[in-house]
Amino acid sequence: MPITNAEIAEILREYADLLEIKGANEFRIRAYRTAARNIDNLTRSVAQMVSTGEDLSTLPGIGQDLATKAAEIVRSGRLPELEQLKKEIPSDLIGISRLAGLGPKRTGALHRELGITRIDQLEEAVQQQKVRLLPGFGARTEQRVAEDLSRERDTPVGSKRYRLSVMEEIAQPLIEYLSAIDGVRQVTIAGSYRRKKETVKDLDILVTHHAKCDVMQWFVEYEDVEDIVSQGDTRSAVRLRYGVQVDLRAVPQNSYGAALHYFTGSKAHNIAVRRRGVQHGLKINEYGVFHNGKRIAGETEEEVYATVHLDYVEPELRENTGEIEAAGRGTLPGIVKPDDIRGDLHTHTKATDGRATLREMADAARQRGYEYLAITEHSRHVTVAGGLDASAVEQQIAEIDQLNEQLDDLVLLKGIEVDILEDGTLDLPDEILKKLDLVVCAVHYKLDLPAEKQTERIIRGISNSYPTILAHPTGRIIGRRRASSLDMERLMRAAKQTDTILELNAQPDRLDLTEVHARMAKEMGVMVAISTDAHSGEELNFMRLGVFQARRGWIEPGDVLNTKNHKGVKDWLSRKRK
DNA sequence: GCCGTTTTCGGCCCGACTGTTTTCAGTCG
Repeated sequence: MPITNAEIAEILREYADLLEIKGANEFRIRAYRTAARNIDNLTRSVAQMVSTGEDLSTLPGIGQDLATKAAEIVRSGRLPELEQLKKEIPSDLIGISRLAGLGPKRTGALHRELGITRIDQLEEAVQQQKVRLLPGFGARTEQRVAEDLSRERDTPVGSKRYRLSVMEEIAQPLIEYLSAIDGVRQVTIAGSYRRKKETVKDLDILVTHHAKCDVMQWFVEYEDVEDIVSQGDTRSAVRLRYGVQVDLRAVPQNSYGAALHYFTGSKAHNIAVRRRGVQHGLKINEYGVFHNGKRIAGETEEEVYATVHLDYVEPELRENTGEIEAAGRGTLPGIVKPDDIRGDLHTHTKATDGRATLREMADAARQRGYEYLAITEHSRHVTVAGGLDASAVEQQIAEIDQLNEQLDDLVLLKGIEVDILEDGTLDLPDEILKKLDLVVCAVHYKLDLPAEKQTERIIRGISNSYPTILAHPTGRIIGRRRASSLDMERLMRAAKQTDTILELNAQPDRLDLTEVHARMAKEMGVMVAISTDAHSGEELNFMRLGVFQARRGWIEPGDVLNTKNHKGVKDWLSRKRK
């Protein structure tokens, strides 16, 4: 497998982290981080670009120097300059610099003054109270480091991120609590939560309130607060008992839009917008947009964008991956909304590993106002889920036909989630697949084949004339299982050629396609289906998570199969069998 | 190290809070 964009980006990030501890020029460090982020968000493989001799310096944020370095990483898998720098600045220092109260500068001082290179040496120095003696340090800083070190020991994951769905559960009661405070006007969650990232590290909450309301005091007294990190008049931070950090910012009402824009980020998007402001002679901060010290906007986000001649940018698009240029040209995509969805094309029932009956699933779909719902059980090879063989499929077909006669406002589509076996053949014979309305195919075993084999296996699977949707293409489970190694570009070309649709699986721990892959599908003209893979009626609600992910991938309603009505879906599905 | 409506050098986003400080650096977002 050639090196992935994520791996290249990681190497550049590590280099940036070490440069920072070393005390290098901050703009040079920023250049490495920008390049890493851009490579992460690229919908093309850098390795492939190198192999076809393309000029990497055409990529945003990559000049001659970084093009050379990136090419070297592709060729050898390493960056010699990084190896060299590691001899000087041990990479364990990066972990140390992430401890509370420490940053690159103080970490550099610990290394220089006390010779600290590892975490156990830092623990010892803290115990001996040597740290507080260093210039710029003191007893309080040493204390904070000691506390964070012991927290690290208890829960080793330093920068834990939470799935968006988990964070929603933590955020909801807190929002209700804050909204109920007398004098509070607006409460909004900003940050990556508002941008609907698949995982969220902390909560950024914005409030506006009447003059007399001491919202900060109320905030730090919330019942789940374990630790007050900081407390001021306009900004406070706490750590909740689940370990989640929450930042609260209070702003005047007429700054609400500017503050919301600022705290929604992303950081890269904000920097780009502000730079645009500077070009127009404007200063943009969380209180508003200023021209020669005079406030000219700030009440709404739309106003802020308008001052720099940009269309309003949906939060999900704010990553500085082309949205600012598009907003300037008036060519932003009209991205898909939850209301655009007319049905679900991947669900299970009690016939395999689902928890609801056919009837219950149908009722849940009707309640959501869907026009259609596909029942797609596992095939026999997935023994743990009680996958269906041909005769069991026949039986379910009969049951669905019968139920369809009773339903007048919903069509149940007869489907299957057939396994693509290791050799690329399908787990059920064509004779049974041809009787179904919809064949979803997927890989459930041998997820760790080498990239070339895995890619060929799947391409062989979708080249069969019956499967029309490839479910959870990479097989990743967030925080638990890596994505299969796949040549995504090749796979998507094959999908395009064979009229195969790629699923964006909306299970909260899958969200597979990623936003980068979703955007790649769009650019390559590959149709996407957003499906919940629901195992109960409740799980149909995961649809919104899938839509959020699609929005982050610039997907428009026309790119999504299940925004079409029943006839539109049928027409699309019949393409392959002709 | 990148980049160009300030174009090949000289800029590079902006502010709050904390702790160590007598005016500010570092961290954080």
